[in-house]
Formats: sequence, C-alpha cells, structure tokens
Amino acid sequence: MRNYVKIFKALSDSNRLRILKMLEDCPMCVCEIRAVLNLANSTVSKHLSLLRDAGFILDEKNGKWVDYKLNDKTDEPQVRKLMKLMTEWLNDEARIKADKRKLEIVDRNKICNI
Amino acid sequence: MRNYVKIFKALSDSNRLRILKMLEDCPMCVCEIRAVLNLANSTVSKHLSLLRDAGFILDEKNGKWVDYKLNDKTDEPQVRKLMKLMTEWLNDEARIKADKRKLEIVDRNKICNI
DNA sequence: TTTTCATTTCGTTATTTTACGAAATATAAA
DNA sequence: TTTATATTTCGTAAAATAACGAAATGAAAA
Repeated sequence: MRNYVKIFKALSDSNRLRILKMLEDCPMCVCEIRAVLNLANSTVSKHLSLLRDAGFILDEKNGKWVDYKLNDKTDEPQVRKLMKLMTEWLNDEARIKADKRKLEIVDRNKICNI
Repeated sequence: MRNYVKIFKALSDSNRLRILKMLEDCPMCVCEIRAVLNLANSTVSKHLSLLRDAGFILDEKNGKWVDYKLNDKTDEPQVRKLMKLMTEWLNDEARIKADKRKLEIVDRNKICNI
C-alpha cells in the first residue's frame, strides 16, 4: 500500500510530470532540467530523488554529470504500466511541447557553470 | 496538466485508495466508510469530494443517505484507464482484504446514528 | 595537489494536505 | 411542524510538501 502511495505521489506534481515527459526524449542532467523548468538545482535534485525512489527513473554517472533516464526495464509492474500510460498522455499539452522544444536547444556545456 | 495532477493526487493517499477498493465491491455511504476507516465523518466527506472532483466516483441521494459509487462509465480516458488498473492492484494487500471483510458486516442502520 | 564545478544535503520558510469537532444544511421520520 | 440524523462546510491545528540558498560532497581538470 505504501508503495502505491509513493508511486502516485511521485506523479502528482506538475514539475515531476514535466521531468518524466522530457526524459522520454533523452537522458538529462540536473542543470539541463533546471534550465528548462526554471527551478533551483536543489529543488530539481529533490524531485529527481523522489522519482527515483518511486522507481520511475535511474541515475548514471557520466564524468562530471549525473544523467537521469527513464527506468524502462523496471520489474515493478505498476511502475511499468504507469510509464507506458504516461508515454501516451500529456503529449498535446502546450507546456509539455514547449519544454521539449526548449530541451533541444539546451546545451549542458553552456548552461551548467552557475 | 492540472487535471493529471488532480487525478494522481486523488490516488496518492492510502485512505482514498482504501475507499476506492471498497467501492469496487458495492456503493457505500459516508458513515459506512467512516466505520471501516475509523475517521471522522467530515474527513471521509472531504476524501470523497476529492475523489469525485477527480472523476473517480459519483454520489447519488438515496433517502437519508448519499451513496457513493465508482464512476465506471466516465468518458475521461485517463480516469477509466487508472480505474481499470486499480481493479487489478492492491487485491492481495492485507489492509484491503481486511477492509472488505469488515465492510460485509457493516450495517448502515446500526452504525450511523452517532 | 589544488581548483573547478555538478550535484546533493541541510536548514528554513511558505504552502498544501489531512485531520478533527462544531455548526450549518437537508431530508426522513415522528 | 418538530425531531432525528446523514452529510457538508467551516475554522483550526498538525503534518507533509515544495521551494530556496548556503554549505558539503565528489569527481574531473588544471
């Protein structure tokens, strides 16, 4: 039961939904997400750890950066089902489309040194 | 986007999940739910209005009582998909099974006058 | 090694959520 | 109509959540 609540809580915040939808396109580091969402690094980091604890994403060290990506191969059936639904949902939302456009321009080498 | 957040928020509380799982078995009034969950009537009422505003349940006046029931025929695809998943989920949880057993004993004519 | 910089953790504040009891509302029963 | 009772609304208190900046951490570059 607690796990279900954790999973649904992870999805019940608009910034976390925006993060998940962006990660459908490509892995991202904290500062790239920060640049799109206009939040503090520490806030983004907190959102990411919530999504990771719920099972939706994985992190992977890549040199200076930590890349976050969707946990596509999770063996938690609830998370897998919900992730599949999420790929079909929110695609027509103006906010989500704008995020994905902005994401294409963001270059971690230019925006990270803040 | 706001609607998605509302829908997931509705599902991200253990008492509301317990209510939804009980309503899979039969419609219930506030005081029956109150008797199973051991919450104040006003608290149950608030949970129910959240679930209703998110689209998961409907209310129907029946004499003295207001019966709440699942909104099975909703035309909101997200709600319908999630409700379908919920019928498959949580069925083995001890808490949920205990609620359903307790629910069978509860008689609104005996417990409501509080 | 020292410096740089991406990320996380910590402490704090503001907001939201959950819970309660009391009062208000509405309907059935007397 | 009056009384009884099921439900909702209101006001409030406690707990959880989301946000920030500053400090700590850790790995790459100099």
